[in-house]
Amino acid sequence: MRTHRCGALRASDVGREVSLGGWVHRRRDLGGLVFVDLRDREGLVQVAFGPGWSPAEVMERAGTLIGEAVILVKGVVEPRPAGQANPELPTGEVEVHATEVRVVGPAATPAIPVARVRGEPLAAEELRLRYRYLDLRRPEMYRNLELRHRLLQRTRRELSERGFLEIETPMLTKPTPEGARDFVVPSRVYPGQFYALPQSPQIYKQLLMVSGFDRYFQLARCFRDEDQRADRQLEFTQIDLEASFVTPEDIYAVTEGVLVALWAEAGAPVEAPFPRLAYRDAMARYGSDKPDLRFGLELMDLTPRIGEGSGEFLRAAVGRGERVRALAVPGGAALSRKDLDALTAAAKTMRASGLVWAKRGPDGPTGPGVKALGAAALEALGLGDGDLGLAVAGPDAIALPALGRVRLEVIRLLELPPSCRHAFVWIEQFPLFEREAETGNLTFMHHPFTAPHPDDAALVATDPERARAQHYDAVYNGVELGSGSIRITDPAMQAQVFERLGMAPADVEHRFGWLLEGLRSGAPPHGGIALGFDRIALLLAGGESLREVIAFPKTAAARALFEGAPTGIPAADLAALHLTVAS
RNA sequence: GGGGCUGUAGCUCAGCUGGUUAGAGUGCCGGUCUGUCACACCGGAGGUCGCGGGUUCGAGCCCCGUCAGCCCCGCCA
Repeated sequence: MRTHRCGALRASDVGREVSLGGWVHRRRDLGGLVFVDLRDREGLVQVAFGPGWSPAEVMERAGTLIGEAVILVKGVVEPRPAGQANPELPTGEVEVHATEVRVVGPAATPAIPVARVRGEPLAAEELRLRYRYLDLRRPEMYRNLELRHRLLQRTRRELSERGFLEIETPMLTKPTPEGARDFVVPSRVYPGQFYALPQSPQIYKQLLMVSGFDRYFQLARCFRDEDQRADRQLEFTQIDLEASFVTPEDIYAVTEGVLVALWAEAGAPVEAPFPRLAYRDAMARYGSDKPDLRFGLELMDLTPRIGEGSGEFLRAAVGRGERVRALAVPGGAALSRKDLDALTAAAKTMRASGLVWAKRGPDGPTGPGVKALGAAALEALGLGDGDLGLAVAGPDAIALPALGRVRLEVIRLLELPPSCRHAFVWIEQFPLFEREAETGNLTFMHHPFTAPHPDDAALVATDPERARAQHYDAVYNGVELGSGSIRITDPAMQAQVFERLGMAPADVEHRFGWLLEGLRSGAPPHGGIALGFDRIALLLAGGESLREVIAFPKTAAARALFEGAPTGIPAADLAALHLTVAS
């Protein structure tokens, strides 16, 4: 049907008779001459219809071609007349003089424009999703998904070459009561029983290690029934890997190899190894477990400087055992009152009670922070002329993330220049456990199979909250790329951890028995990591939302607008699944 | 579960302090046009102002509710 793709034609093709197929991107009808920009995935080429080379009925048909119709064209590649080349198109030196044209895919007027006029904003997100087949025609979307394809292939190549086997694991699995909410699938065969879609292939990959596969990877689809974000979809893809007889160092090396390769694939050379930062330090210095290290601007602890000279509010906070965390912003005095209000609002969205600020001008410090902090704390901030001091009081669990968020807002408002373009970092030594905010119960930070740090194994029994884990996160420019750990392979330690989590042995057996049984059957030490592939694709494509790098994404409210999912099903189908819907 | 922003022509938007017949660009339809490339020019059609209720002599505009999209908090082993 076709000899070339539209976007592939070049001056070297001049003289060739070609057959093309594509979409009418735009038509320019000059009466006696008609130009059609014909588009396919490789780009645009100008098809020219003129009485000198197009038969009369072809000329006539050219005048009726409508945007987004699919046409087949036969013609000859000709150089454009002198001065008529279009330097903005790779095909701009040539045009195809059409001798035949046939509309094979008539098109209604598109509901959203594919060929936009210059500077025209995109259609509303809702319409882009509703008419996804049109939105995906845009070259930007094609480029994103083509990049995604290359990243997938490159991942496979890199991991295969490192001895990892790609092994698929089930999509119909066992519901897990902890972690994210499961998507549940009713069993037709077993009334009242359910499968769940996997939140991750965690247990399977550990069993593959038990089985001696040694190195596993999968581009794993995962499902979590939780509320959405710009960087979170309810179904997503992980680069999931696991290896035996490894230390964290081994996993770091493999991961760095993959990430360096993926960044190279996207044309962004980066270097390994990545620096490392302990979780504690990341929180204390940046107020985040995914710090953006392209920027300095580190947090300070003013707690010891809060005293006699400070305001009642901060003294009371410190008296309750809370801390006063602060940020000195060079040049920050340039921020307006409105900016400071915005920063305060940002702190409050992170549940901080407020934000204390002080500016230093030529006549000394001004602002509510002067009194609140007192001379000693103010001095410790070390503000120079034109600087801004910001402080948040509260328990570290609130004050640090709140100030971390303020830090990012300050960077944005002041448009601070990054010190580098690509800031990878490993965050390590996460706590093994944390307290649930609502219940105060001890819960795992990563998952219940995460091994404690070798130095802290004894703490699991004596002081679990202080125990660090062999759990690590890969972070890039303030974005969490992935999370992994060395797993527990010692049944005694596993039992101890479950006990700490308040899980009864019988309960544990019921939920995880098949994994624990496996671990007791001769389990090699093993560990791994799961990288958020969609996020990586998004970062490398340079977009704002995962919807830019997913062909058919869900909305923020977990709906598929193009097809109208989720939806009810006929009563007979419900009955076959032994389900009734409660009103 | 909570908060914020948005919703006016197919699309992107404007619409003053509540006041007569709701506008623009683009797309669409018709016409002229042989070197355009956002073609140009002339003419035309096109509106449940998201939906429901309320206030008012009068509502696109004010109030209440609701739906949808987006962003954030919680949540996301």
